[in-house]
Amino acid sequence: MTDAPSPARPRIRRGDARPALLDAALGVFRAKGYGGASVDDLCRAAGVTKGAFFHHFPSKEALAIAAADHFGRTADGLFADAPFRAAPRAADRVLGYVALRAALMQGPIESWTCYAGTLTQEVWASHPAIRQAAAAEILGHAARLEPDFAEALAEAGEDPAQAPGLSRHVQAVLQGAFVLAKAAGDPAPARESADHLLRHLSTRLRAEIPQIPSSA
Amino acid sequence: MTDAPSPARPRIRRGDARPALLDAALGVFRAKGYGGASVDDLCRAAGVTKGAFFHHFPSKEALAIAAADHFGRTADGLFADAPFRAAPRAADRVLGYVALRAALMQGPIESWTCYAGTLTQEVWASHPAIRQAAAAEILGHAARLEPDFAEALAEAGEDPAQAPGLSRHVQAVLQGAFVLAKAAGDPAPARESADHLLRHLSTRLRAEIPQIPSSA
DNA sequence: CCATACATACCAACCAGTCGGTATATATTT
DNA sequence: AAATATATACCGACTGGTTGGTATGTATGG
Repeated sequence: MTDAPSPARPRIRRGDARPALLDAALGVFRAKGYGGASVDDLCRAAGVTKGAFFHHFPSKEALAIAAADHFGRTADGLFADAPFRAAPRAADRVLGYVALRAALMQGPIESWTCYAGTLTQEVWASHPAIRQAAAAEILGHAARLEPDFAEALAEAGEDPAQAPGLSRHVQAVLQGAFVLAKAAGDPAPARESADHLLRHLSTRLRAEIPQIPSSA
Repeated sequence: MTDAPSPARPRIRRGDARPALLDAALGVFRAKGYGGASVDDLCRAAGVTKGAFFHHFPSKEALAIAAADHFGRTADGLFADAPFRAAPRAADRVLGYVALRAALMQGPIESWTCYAGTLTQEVWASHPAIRQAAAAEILGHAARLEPDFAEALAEAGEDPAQAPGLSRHVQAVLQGAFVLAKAAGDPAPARESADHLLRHLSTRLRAEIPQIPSSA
């Protein structure tokens, strides 16, 4: 409720305002919510003035939407070349993905929870454009995991047509884990849920539960 | 973004303002978020004037907190005497609970999603008192299911000490299902996730998946 | 007649967004 | 290489409207 009374002096170099605002948006919106974050909050966090803000984005909503894309690219980049991707068996790649997500659940909550899920939860009815952008990220991310799920289901003798649904379910469990972590003020219940998810997947895909890698 | 321009004329009887506000808070906060819902929005939805609002609640935050308790009582009442509670085997009560929650996933999204989860997601960092009240509801609800989980785990030959964690996990999956439903603008992915959860639980507790009851 | 339960008018703070102006980079001309 | 022109990137005071909350008046039931 109380904020740092720091001034809004620009602290970043000319040309860096846009990326600075996109980065700041991820942290500020996740911590304060969309409605609770003011444009001045965002400018302060980015080290940018209001003039720079509205030079690059026509509205607060537009920043929130652009930040969803920024979040998606950042997150997908994180998983695209992670070590688990090299596993020969699809089931191991799937389990490796979940294990990595569990390993990331540490440190400040707003740094590892989902920007898209947080925003959707709040503004799905009042800001359809934000909802749409966030949904595209979440469902797009899930879709990118589908091939591995389909292959893993086939390996286990199950119907690969279940891949889209199973892939979405994994995202749902992760989103729910974030909610519990925020409620409890502690990542423990989130990691716990990820463990249950690993167990479920290992049964369905007949694979071994991997070690949870340490740190990020 | 646009609202009904209806006036704020009181439409409810003297003495009913407080419950009307509590009920309205559940719908309005879930639809617009905490920051996005104004006190005037809440008064309008409750059919009450601002004077009545601040007569009963010292602040918007106080209403949000009181509404968390109201939500918890309403929800718990719904499950306390549902038919599935009569099942002799604990595993069937657990599965019956999840099946009922799946069955409730229909109609307007703000009527069956979780008030506590929605609020926590948004204000966990900026309004600690709301976070605390919401966490108490979610974790309290989970705790109330623990005895059935413990018994069901024991029946299945597993360690009953896992009951608290498994019970929290079920809540996490439901919370995540709500997020996906809001993102997709459709209850389908939420029901899908509930199905996966039923499957997981039936494996772990060695029980049959029940029919999903129809309607609420 | 008095406490409770409102109703209405009002206010200071804050908010998203605007706008006139400036600083810097780049292109073009001389 | 200097001078000029033009576009881009910013700056920050300002504004109209909204917000959460208050102050004061009135009705109603006991």
